[in-house]
Amino acid sequence: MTTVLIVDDEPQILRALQINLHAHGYTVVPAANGTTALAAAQTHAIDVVVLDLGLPDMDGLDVISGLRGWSEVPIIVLSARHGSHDKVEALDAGADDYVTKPFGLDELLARLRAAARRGGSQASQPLVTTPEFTVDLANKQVSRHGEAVRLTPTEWNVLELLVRNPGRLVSQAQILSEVWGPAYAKETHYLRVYMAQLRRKLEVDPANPVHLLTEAGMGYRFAL
Amino acid sequence: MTTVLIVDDEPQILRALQINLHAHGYTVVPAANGTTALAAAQTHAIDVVVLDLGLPDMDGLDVISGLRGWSEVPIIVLSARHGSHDKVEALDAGADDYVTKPFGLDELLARLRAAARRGGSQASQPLVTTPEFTVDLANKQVSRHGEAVRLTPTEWNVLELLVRNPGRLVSQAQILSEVWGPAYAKETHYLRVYMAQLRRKLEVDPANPVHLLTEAGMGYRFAL
DNA sequence: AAAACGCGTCAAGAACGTGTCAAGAAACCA
DNA sequence: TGGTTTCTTGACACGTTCTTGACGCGTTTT
Repeated sequence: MTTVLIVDDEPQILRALQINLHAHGYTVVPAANGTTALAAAQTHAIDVVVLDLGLPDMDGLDVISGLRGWSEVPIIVLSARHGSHDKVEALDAGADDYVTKPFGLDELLARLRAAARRGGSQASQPLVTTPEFTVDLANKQVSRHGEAVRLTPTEWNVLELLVRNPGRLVSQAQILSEVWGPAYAKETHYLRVYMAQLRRKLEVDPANPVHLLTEAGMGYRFAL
Repeated sequence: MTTVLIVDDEPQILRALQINLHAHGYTVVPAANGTTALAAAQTHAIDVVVLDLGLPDMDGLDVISGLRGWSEVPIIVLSARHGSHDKVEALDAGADDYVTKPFGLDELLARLRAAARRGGSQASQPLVTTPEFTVDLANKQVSRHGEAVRLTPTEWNVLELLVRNPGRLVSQAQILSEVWGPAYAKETHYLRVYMAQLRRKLEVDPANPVHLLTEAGMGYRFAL
């Protein structure tokens, strides 16, 4: 999941970008001025910044240098000015890209992808950790005390579904239909067998699970 | 000293850029077509690539993906086309920036500085080494105990895909569709044959692989 | 209090996936 | 064109995973 910080003083543009980027799978953190932008960049794990230079409280260039003071997050500058001088200044201040308005959404999305790709190396990994074991969603790997744990495909599918909904109750029917297919929604026996196997591989005391919990008659829950 | 590879089929533009960039302290490597560009990128230590998409011998996009196959060097695309679709394609192919002609020299210089700033830090070698063998992504060569290992094209493609995702589980379907094409996504037998060949050539004990691992029912994983 | 139900556990056969060898077909190169 | 390399395909043994049934235990319902 990529998190984008959008800085723009025009509420309608902010809203429009927010909606569109969210629709394309990005997590969006909005900011209407430079001060909140800099604050948000410190409190959130930002992967890319989209920055409109025309801000009410401070010069956009100062926002760039403010960010560059401590972060190497990719910055895409939006601006209505076509002047070459403005581009030079923004890029030299530390921006990574410069897009002039009006721009097509697909172009912005492409530049976002390019920027996120670059910064991607440092971005947060889809890792879920508990005191006992770690689930690496991207690499499909589970480790316990540093050692890799072998899971069968079905075991993995069940675990992944639960881990992707941490703390949430997942009904048996939902697990069964997502892992085995809708036709198997009532084969609750499968679940018992596989939950037992997962617990045997992951829990310290399989008979008294701490993370893979049963809610009798309802479903299962993954607790951190 | 920053070295820039300039790819443009128009001799006068090539000359003009060469002179101007040199005047600004850059070392310039010129190339008039895609083939020489890709060759030059391997023989010279390039810091930034400036690429005109309109080339006589091959599609500019193929030049981008050709470079991206082994290098993360920043690529700035020059193009006469303003169409948003072209920008999206170039950026998604792996370009870092897109400048439409006509452009001011100072803007190009600023984008060059921004690109060089980014690329400067990494200087990652396209070499992957394990205690047993070494994979040279750039030169498409594998050596074992200092001796070159002969791989067939398909063997190489499979190995490359795995090595580019170290530690990550790559599904059989993904390998098959990337190497043989989407239509072959279910021809898992191919994979078994080729994994066996790779292991025979690279593993100490092919029957007990250490680096080219099988995750039954899920896919394969390259471990360092 | 007994029965019914849901859950966890174990074990075994069936079904499926994998490794290996080998040979014919196709592609490539000189 | 001939010779070589590479790809595709088949057969079989082996290992893993899935499915299924049986049983014990605890909780809830009758």
